[in-house]
Amino acid sequence: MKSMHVAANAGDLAEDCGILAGDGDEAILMDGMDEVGGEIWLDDHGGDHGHGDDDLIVHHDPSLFYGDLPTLPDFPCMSSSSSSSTSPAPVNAIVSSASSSSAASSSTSSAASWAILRSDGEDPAPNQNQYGSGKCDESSGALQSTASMEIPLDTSQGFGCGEGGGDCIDMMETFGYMDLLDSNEFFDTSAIFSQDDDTPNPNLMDQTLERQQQDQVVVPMMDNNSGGDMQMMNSSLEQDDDLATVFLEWLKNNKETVSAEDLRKVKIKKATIESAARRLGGGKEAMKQLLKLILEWVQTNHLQRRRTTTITNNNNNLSYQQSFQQDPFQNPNPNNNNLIPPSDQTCFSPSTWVPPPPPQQAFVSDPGFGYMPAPNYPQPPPEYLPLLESPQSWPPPPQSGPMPHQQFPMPPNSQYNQFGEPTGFTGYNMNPYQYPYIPPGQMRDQRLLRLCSSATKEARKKRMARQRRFLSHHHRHNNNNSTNQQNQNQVGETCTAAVAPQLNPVTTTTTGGTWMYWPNVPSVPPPQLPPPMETQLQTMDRASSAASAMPRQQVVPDRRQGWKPEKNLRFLLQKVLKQSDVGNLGRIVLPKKEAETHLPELEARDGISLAMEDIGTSRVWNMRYRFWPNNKSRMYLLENTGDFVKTNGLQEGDFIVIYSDVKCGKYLIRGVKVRQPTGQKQEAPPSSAAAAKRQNKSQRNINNNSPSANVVVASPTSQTVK
DNA sequence: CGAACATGCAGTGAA
DNA sequence: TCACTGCATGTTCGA
Repeated sequence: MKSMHVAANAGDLAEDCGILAGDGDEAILMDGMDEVGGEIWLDDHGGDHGHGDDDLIVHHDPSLFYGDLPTLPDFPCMSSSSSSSTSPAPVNAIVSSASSSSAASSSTSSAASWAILRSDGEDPAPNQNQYGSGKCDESSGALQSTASMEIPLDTSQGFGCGEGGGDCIDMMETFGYMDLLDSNEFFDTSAIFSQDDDTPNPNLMDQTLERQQQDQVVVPMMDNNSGGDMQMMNSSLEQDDDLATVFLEWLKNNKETVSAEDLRKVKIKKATIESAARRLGGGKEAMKQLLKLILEWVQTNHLQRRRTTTITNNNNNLSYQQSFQQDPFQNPNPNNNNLIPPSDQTCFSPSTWVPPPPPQQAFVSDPGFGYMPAPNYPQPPPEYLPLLESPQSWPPPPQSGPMPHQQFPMPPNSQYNQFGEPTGFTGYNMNPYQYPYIPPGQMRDQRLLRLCSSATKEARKKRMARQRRFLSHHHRHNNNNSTNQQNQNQVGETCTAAVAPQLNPVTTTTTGGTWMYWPNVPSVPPPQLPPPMETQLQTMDRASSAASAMPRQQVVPDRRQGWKPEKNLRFLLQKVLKQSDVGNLGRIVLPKKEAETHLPELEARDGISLAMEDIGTSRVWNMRYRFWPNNKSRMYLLENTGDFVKTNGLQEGDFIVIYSDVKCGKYLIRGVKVRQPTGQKQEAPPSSAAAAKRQNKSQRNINNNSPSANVVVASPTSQTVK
């Protein structure tokens, strides 16, 4: 089926663009989730902590993870990566060959070649996030379309592409796109629209505009006047007739909700259409298919947004605009407000977007695929949108040094979203599982918004169906593509705040041979304690033992009711820090296997920049992920880690854990202090090389053995707060 | 024995 | 001189 072909190609393009259609999400859906996922410990869940083993919750009931608080995927294995790795054979991130070289150019060109759908950006059409968040986000449209759609800038909201958005829009407008309707004269649909006076729901239409333009309503893709873009499409009258039929059919079905103005704003580049048609097999059928796809998109996205807007507005005082004037990412937990100042939210996602669920969002672009924004995908709130710049507009990153709290200036490399792929299209995530975080405090509003987002049962059904298709699609491609998805965003984005509050940095304190984690949240009693080390380690152990049967990275599946998508952190790797890692070299050697498996594939030894959000401090460190040739192999390094190590007070023997947010694809890093019992503290570096060796050896043993054997969880009475 | 990794150390450039 | 970069080499461990 051609539409499937489109979908498949869309996936290809996604890969080419370094965007994986939620492959990381596939992990969520992996079979056997319960076996490992069920053992995922609860992180910071317990308000009361330190009550002994009773608190060592090893949850076998994954449903527990769908509580209000997120969980951290467990460490399936302890650091010394290679030996304990239970992950599947390394799956190199798929990096398009085009990727590594010219980020800016490729992103530009890709942006230029996207199918351009112009949506009604002027109305605060809420994003119908059919996949869970229920946010009605006006910004959604803008975000969705940062590159692929022409978005009217709403400066009052500060979104669009920011400056970059301006760029991208200008760029879009620079290129010759075609209007679906403008100046087309094949079909006069005015008859259809003229009935709009009787439109049952006047709110769904801009009747004024509509009437004004009735005379101009014509069939899309038949534009001969605007540049003669579509000659190829109307090469034969028969073809036109077929297209007309399809279009008229659609118009009839949607006459209540679509206006001429709506359609007028749908613009698609000629080259895009041509290419799409070719990809669809060419000819009349291809054009029909393409038209259907476009119309479906218009219907599901644009029109639903409009509906949602209407409903939202009717819910007076709850325009979704307003709803986002409150920082949707604000930390609902006042105790954790220090974690992420909303203003510091770094939410743009240069490599965020993932291919849409097939088939209707995928569009062939020239030279590759473009994507019509998937309808109703979550969008960052407007206040973050200025950060959602098109890649080409991002400021160049400093050449060295961590960049905490920077607005994710993306390094040249990262313009091709960390797989080295051009992210010509950024700023929104089409991954249906990438939900914006909804603070509990806003749940009421969110419910309303969700209401509006599923304004019609039809729309809801469609969304659900699409989601199912998407899920199955992902599941099929899980193994091959898992890396890419997690790589799709190397920078923080909208879900930053979603995870940070729950992932309090922890330190391990020991007393008399007992270890425990202790939240690092200053001055406030930790509302939730991370799982005790033992719990984690038990999990690791079990995960390890089960490793042969299943892939290592598993995340809480989202197929359950109550899934809280914002909680999906995916464990990527961890590394017990060696002296050389915490020294002044500012670099950490990463375990090779895990690095190759879970981090973007590196084509050049210079590697790529990775924005790593420090889970503990919410700071974002611009680290460099690279490799050195080493014998016939490679040595993978994370550079610019010096400040991170200092900030977290990490020392030899501590470890770092790197996660990816499966929703956003961004990377999160967590420094975990491990302090051995008094008298054996590793605070001081080994005084001699021999001592260092001994320590290293000991450390290796820790790494390679089941850690749980080495750890005793403190009883509450023996806990000491570091 | 080879792969992975820790780290020593030489080369380079900036202060 | 110092910091940084990057390569080379030694060590450890698993196959």
